[in-house]
Amino acid sequence: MKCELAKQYDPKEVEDRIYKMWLEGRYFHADRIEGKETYTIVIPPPNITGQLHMGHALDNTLQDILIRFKRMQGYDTLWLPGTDHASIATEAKIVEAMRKEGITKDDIGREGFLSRAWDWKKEYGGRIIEQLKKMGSSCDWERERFTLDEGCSAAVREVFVNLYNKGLIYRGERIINWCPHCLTSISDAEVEYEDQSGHFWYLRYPFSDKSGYLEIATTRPETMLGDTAVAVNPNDERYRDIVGKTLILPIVHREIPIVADDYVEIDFGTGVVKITPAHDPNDFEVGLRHNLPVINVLTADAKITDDYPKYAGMDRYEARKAIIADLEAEGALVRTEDYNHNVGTCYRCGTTVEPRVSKQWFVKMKPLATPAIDAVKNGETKFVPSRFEKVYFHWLENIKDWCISRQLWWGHRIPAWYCDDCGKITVSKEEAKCCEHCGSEHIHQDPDTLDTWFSSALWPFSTLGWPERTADFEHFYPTNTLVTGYDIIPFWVMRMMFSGIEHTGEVPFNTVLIHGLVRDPQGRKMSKSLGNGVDPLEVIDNYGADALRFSLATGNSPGNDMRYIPERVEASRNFANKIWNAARFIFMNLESDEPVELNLSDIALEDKWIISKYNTLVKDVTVNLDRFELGIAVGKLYDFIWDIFCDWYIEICKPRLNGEAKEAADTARAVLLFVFGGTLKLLHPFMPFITEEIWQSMPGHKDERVLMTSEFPKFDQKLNFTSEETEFERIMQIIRAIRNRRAEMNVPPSKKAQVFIKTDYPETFKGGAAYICRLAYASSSSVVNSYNDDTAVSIVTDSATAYMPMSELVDINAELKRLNKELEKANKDKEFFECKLNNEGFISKAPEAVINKQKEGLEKALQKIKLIGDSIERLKK
RNA sequence: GGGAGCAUAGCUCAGCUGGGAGAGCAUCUGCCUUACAAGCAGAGGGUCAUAGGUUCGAGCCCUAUUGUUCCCACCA
Repeated sequence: MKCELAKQYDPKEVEDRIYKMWLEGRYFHADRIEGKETYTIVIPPPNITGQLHMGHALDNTLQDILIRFKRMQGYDTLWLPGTDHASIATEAKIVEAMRKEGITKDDIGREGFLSRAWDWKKEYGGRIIEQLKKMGSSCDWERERFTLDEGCSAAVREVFVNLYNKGLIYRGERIINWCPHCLTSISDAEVEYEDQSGHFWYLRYPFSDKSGYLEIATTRPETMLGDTAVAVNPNDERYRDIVGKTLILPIVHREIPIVADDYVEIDFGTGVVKITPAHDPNDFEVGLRHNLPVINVLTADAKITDDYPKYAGMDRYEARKAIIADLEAEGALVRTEDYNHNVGTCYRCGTTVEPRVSKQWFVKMKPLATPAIDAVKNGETKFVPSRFEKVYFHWLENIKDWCISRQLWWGHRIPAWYCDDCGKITVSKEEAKCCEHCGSEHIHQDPDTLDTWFSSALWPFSTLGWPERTADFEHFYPTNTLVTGYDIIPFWVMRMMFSGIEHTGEVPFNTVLIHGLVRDPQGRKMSKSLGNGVDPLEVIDNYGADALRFSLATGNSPGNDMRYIPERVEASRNFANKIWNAARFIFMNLESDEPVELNLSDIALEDKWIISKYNTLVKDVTVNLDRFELGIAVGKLYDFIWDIFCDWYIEICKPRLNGEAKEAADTARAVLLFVFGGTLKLLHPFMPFITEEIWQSMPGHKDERVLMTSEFPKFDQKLNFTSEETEFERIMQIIRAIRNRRAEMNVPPSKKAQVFIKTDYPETFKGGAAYICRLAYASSSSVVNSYNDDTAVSIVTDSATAYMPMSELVDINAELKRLNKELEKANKDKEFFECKLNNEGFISKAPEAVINKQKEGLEKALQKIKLIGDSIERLKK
């Protein structure tokens, strides 16, 4: 058969064509075959804010490997794709884009804004999908979803109404995290804390009765405008007598009480805390306990309100300076200290979050958290690796109510209407027409939208048609594996868990496979501001999607961060090329396009060796994949293909393929095709494009026309040839030893030598003559009973001694030295094994297999010592 | 303050249930051997962070220490 493959693999020529072939064949589509075991993954929907980054590439590579593996194993496999509307992130991007055009949200109004947002979704959402396709992702695109599509929106309303009716959603005035830049509330999980250097200002608040001052330390002096009390610890001896007295707030000159509260740490600062209920969550709590008024001094964008004309309109930092100056002028500032503290920032824009009292919607978390904790405790859902269960428990066990309302437009609008007449709330799945309490038609819908994670939390079932009991939902839910990064556990995994359990009565997935972050070569997080991000598409363009996938899968262990190293992608590209050339070699040695039948009863030793090795590989890869050890599985494939199949087996086949005996050559062809074909299947989940491309040009796959839907190989006892493996490895050993010796003596491959072998396994070595010639650069190889040329080089393994008459190259003294060195090493081995075997504890406690291994080792060492001894004797004569 | 991860060759990392330390890249030597120079054959290079402990046996398990990264936490 003539080989039509190019000398180098060109992914650009292959990938789009193969992907199109798969799409046209609808091979990604889940057919929903009743009664067939399913395997389902829902994609963590990428945000429509931007484009695929390396984290997505890793996440989707892992998912595609699992999906392709299970599909080939015969499961009814569904990988459900989609994108997330990402309300706050997307809205911020659109507002920013509009700002550049000089337009504000108010200029175009809610409808106008939403229309822009949908345009954005069309453009960027579409781009993300194209990028996922470039990766080779075998998603069922016919089932693609969007968190804001009609179905997901229906699920959101259903959940909202259900939770509201159960009393698990409520509206209330609380202190929440407010982003003065995004102008919305955010949840606790959306606040990122960072260390910032700041100051401690020591202020002096005078007693109303002019009996002196109380010293107070604060990091936020500007909030003092809203102070409504000062607190001390009830057990603090220093201040016991002043509780109940009042102070005069400087600048404002308002009278405020001194209260006693456990919250105050005696040893911290001055032991006196100013209480600003409107601008600090703890102070808010103190305020509730002591019935203190809440005085808001900041506007939504964190400027001082008009209630304080002197500072009105100043932002919080300007106001801070002005107020400090005024405090100083009034003699109220005692001193200033440098101080580092933890400041909460918005996870989207980085602005310092402002605690703010406002009316928001909340989900009551405790009743939902408990079953979600139990489900993981009793093993219904497992984390891989399991240590992340701790993170999960920690979050759920300490969870506070979830603030779900956002002052944004891009998102699911809260399905609550307020009556202008009776003031009561109507919550409804459908558009409300009138107040359900008084019947008034003067109602207006809550302008706010829901936290974007509220809809993501429903993703595993809303995408399958829930709340309808659709066929998809019945068939594919609960899903099997969720693949995501550890950074998303509190945002998403946790919320899907309690939502799934609450609304469907089942956990949404049984395994959570956690991966780490992809970092830059220095180990830094990839980020826009550092400019160290790597675009996966660029990598695909340069090296191919398979090379990128292979790099990401190789050496990836669950839960651990990895670095993106360009050299590794290059190595992966080289590996793809290696496979490509192995295919070329096989194809150019085929006689026709006809399949070549493998007849196990009529194969050579080396064939049994490679088949047995392959069979072990099948078992290992399957076991590793089942355990989510993808990095280990792919490493084994690499080693097998490169070191065992290419470097040994292909080379070994050459004499037969080039020889006269047609039958022997046919056997070699059959084994090559069998092993290589099976290996392509094993590798396919990792490198789908190149394996499919080769498969398409490969004869002998009978009814399995398409690799991605072919059957994944199974371990087969009939293919297990353990003793033949051992036997063949004796030949490999002597070949390695001869090559090694020749390299040491600097003999070029072009200089062939005769090889005479003395051995206890004459048949093995006679059979291996052809490979010994080819692989050990011998002009001939024969088995002899004795050998007498004293000037020959002798090479000893534990099963044979090879002699090479190369007198012109041999320095007898050097030979002796070398042999003695080897003898020394063999003696050390012998001692090592003897030491173990003489150890009674070892003999009595170690497993039999391990003991046998040591015995074998000792046996080999003894053999070698004997053979080396013979060689030394011979040289000395 | 609490919790977790990591520390293995010059670099980046594997090492699955404890059984004589591995890969890729880099370095050195020799090869264009008709699948592949994106290749082939060799070589050098490691007190597996430190100190104890468990065990017949520890890179792996336990304890402490050091360094490092991350997560959580209301010390104003």
